[in-house]
Amino acid sequence: MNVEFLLKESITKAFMELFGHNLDAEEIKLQPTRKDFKGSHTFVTFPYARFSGKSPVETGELIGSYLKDKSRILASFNVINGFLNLEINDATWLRVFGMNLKTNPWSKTKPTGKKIMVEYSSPNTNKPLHLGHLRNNFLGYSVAEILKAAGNEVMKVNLVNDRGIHICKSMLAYQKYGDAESPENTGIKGDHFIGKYYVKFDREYKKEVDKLISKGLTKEQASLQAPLILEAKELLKKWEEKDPVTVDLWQKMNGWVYEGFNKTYQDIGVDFDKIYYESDTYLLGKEVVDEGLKKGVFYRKDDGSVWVDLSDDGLDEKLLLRSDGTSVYITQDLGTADMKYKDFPFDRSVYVVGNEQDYYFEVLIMILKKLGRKYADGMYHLSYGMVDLPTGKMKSREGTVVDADDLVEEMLKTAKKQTEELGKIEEFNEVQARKLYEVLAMGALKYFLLKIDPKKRMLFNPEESIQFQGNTGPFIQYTYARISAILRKAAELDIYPDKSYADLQWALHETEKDLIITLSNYADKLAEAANELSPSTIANYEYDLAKSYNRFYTEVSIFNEENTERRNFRVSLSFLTAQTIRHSMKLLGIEVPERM
RNA sequence: GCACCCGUAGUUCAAUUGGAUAGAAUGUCAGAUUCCGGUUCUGAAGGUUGGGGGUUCGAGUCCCUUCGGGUGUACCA
Repeated sequence: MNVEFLLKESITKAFMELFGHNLDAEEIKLQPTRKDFKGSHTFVTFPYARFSGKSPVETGELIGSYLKDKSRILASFNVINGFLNLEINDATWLRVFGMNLKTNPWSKTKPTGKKIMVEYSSPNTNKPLHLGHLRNNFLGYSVAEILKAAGNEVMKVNLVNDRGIHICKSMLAYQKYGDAESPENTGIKGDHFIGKYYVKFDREYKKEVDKLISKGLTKEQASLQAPLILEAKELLKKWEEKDPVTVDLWQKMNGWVYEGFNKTYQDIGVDFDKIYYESDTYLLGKEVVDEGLKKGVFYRKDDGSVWVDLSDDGLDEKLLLRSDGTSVYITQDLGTADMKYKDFPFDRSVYVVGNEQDYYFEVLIMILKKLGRKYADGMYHLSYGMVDLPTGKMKSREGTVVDADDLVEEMLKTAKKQTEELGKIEEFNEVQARKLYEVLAMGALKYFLLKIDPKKRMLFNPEESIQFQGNTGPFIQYTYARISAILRKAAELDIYPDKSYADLQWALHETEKDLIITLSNYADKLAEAANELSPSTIANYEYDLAKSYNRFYTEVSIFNEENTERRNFRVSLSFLTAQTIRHSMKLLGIEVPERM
């Protein structure tokens, strides 16, 4: 049973019988009633006054009375200005709750039959992951889970940028200064180990450039002529020619990086159904360029370079192939797009990439459309904002980058400290305790990054992120653990949440009703989150739910309740709340503890 | 220069996509535990939604303008 559906149906009838106007149920919009007014659903009458021929207030009054007379689910109504507030009776809410208890709200989503590909993470193999990558990884993972829960078939992919001049820089630095060092004999995690050499290259390169400038060269000349950069370019050429020594070194070093990445991916709990490597895909796309030339979508300049002119669409000209015939980044991405579609014929393809690439994706999708790829209509750039620090932007040169592994470690320490202070898990063994710290640490971190609208730039305050009070992951986890304690006690008393409450009649406590209403909104919120690709919708919903439960918890007593049916109802209400918390947290990639 | 994005309590974020008196958290202050887990709950104070104009029954949201911040605009990836 769906309250909203019943209301809309009745409103449609009301318009027909009262005003002789045929209003489609889909044209009717209901919104949650503001807390200061009585009721749960509000019908705004302003837009419909022209159909009724009456003032908004009169329209509201007439429809309200009609509903009150004809509909069995309405307890009362009130009209304020053009707002018709509807209060549903308790019996109906109990029935709604009973049905939600029988079939969880989230299990009602039907398969859409749609295939959706979600690409996220997509790291470079020349340095370890940092805070910005974490936002990307958490977002990508969560969006994929939300889309799955909304009934789609989802494929998570990672396109690893494992080749190119930046990789050659670390390789060169390692060749020159690496001695026989390795992650094994230094004890440094593989990705950090490689990052060290990338930094080393940069430092030495700068020195050379400065020296050349002091000899009278301009900055541009110097940065193009420094011996190190020339060597790195040479190395890239050798790699592309498949020179065995170079390829061996490249494989060895990338192997180290992957070991490090896999550890981090495991720690932060993200995964992929398929990993693409740019070294496999970078040559794709040249055929696409030929195709575009034939179709007249692209054109070749005198020097041999290939371009596309998008100025009629408000964009610029874009280079697609260098004059020497080698590909640029977008060449590869055009080919990769085709390949991805071949591997998994998607209805939608989501790219989780920072908003500094907004223009790039606009261009990419437009080109594919011009080439007649119909799948391009389903391509979407999930553009997220940067993560700032209280000190400003993260700058690798100034050493203000927050390293992902360090941050995770820091969160673990805090979780441990806070848990020990609370002293609730003394009977835990070491493995259990460690697991709990991980659950809390990742809960805090993920929730902190996911509760904010992805599109918006956000500020990461390290001190606030480890807070466990207020709108945080651990606040919600705590609520879950607390309910778990209640359910354990209920089980001891042989109370199980397996009853339908359709026929029970009593006045609901205000906090009970609030909780039922919030719980019944979950399916809609899930659909909304999937539609907007927005984990923050889920996070904010969960916060409301946890708050609503905690209010209920302090207002009413469960086990001291004398009416046993009512007591059992409260246990059931707790149970469904816990289930909903667990299900929704999972969509954010967050686990919930039975004790903490 | 041009294009795009963002300006909301001291601070960090919401606001049902054009709806009511703009809500939470945090910080500050004042309260609540004979009771199921106090990482909880209740209350107070805090706002010209950067400024100005416009569109309409109604604007934080749409349009114009102005100020401030960010990003992009490579034969880089």
